[in-house]
Amino acid sequence: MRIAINPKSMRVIRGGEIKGPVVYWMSRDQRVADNWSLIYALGLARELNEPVAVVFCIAPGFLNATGRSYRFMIDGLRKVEHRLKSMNVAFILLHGEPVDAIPSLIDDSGAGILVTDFSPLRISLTWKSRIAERVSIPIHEVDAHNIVPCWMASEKQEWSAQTFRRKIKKHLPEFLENFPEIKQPARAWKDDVKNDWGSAESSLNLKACTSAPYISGEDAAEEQLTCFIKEKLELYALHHNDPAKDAQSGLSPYLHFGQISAQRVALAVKNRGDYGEFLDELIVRRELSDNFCYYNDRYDSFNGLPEWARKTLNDHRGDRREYLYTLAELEEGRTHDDLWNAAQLEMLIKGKMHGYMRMYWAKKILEWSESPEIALSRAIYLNDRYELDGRDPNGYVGCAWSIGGLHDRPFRERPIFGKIRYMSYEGLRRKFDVEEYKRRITMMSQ
DNA sequence: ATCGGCTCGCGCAA
DNA sequence: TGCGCGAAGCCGAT
Repeated sequence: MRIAINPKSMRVIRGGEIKGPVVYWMSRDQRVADNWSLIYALGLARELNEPVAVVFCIAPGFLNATGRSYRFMIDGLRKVEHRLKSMNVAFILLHGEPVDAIPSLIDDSGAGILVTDFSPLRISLTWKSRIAERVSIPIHEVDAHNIVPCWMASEKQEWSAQTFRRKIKKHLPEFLENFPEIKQPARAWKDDVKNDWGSAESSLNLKACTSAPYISGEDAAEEQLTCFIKEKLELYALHHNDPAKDAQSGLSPYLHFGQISAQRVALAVKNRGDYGEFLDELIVRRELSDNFCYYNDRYDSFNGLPEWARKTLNDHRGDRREYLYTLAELEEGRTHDDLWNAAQLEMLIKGKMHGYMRMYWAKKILEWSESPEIALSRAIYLNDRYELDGRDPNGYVGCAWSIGGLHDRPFRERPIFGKIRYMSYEGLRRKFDVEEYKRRITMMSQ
């Protein structure tokens, strides 16, 4: 069979012969452009002369997400629907538990195969294995999110960025390739699909939800990329760790929802000289997060942290904590530390805290909580709830790095933190203009 | 301003 | 078995 994707990007979750239409269950990669799962589904459809439908299932009460995150997602999906319609592909919006809704759709539509994208998160793995038990058609999974498919990059949990970097670099020449043109299917989906967006929005309580200061959708994502390359790429190299400057890519919400492909971003940046630092973060550190979650099912708990880190945190459980805050005090940004409060406020207002501040923010939650377990769960709760790019492997790894030494090394022992790398207000003041950062946040909140 | 030490363990060279 | 080195630092000596 001639399919336009690297076969190593696809895994057979459930085997069997394909007899009937192709259904792509879109989940993590919410875009039409540069989507290996869609490319694969369309390729199969042409090969078999079958129609294609893309289905998205909105799960109820998904992980404490705020209305703002749903708003961002729904707006993006409506654009996906529009774009698919123009290319003879049906888009079906479902809501309910995917474990019920997807098998029902397969039965109702007489689908011959389910294609889906890849996520290393527990909920996704559970959904897929349950669905695989329930249906009798083949299921093929395509990693459309990572440049090097998660299962190809490494066969185990990596120790550090360094060990992972070597493996990724080895595979990049093979996988960092240009995307093929997508060809629309010869046959149209049998029914004219009418999606009820209004009831989807009301079931998510989105009516009153103001949108985040980011325009959603793949067009907006591409615009953001173009603008970043044209105006900010040089700045990034110099200042991306300076929260007082606007030198980040602003792509993370789009990358999280799959509204832009990391591979597209990498291809666009690669052709513009040596931007090693940006590409390292975009590729190595992003894909390392998938590696951690995929190979460590305790990716969001204390017990998933490295041995040396658990030991040193255990040694310091009894240490006196000078400041202890409740979750509500943290959530509302009411601590004694104005810099921390500003970072929290930035997250509340923009749905996106500066990357450098995220480390300091999480480390202080460790310092101000009763135990490392409580600290980790609070950091993850707040991150998942308020960041547009929350509920993502990058978030879990970020919290585990800051609080639990993941992918990091030990440093000089001190109270509470033990040998976990420490960060201080004074250190940040030496590094950048803290007052300017606070000023920016204050202006934003008015 | 700059620099070494802190401290662990992986992975490669030998 | 030894050794170099690491995703974003801190601290104290110079």
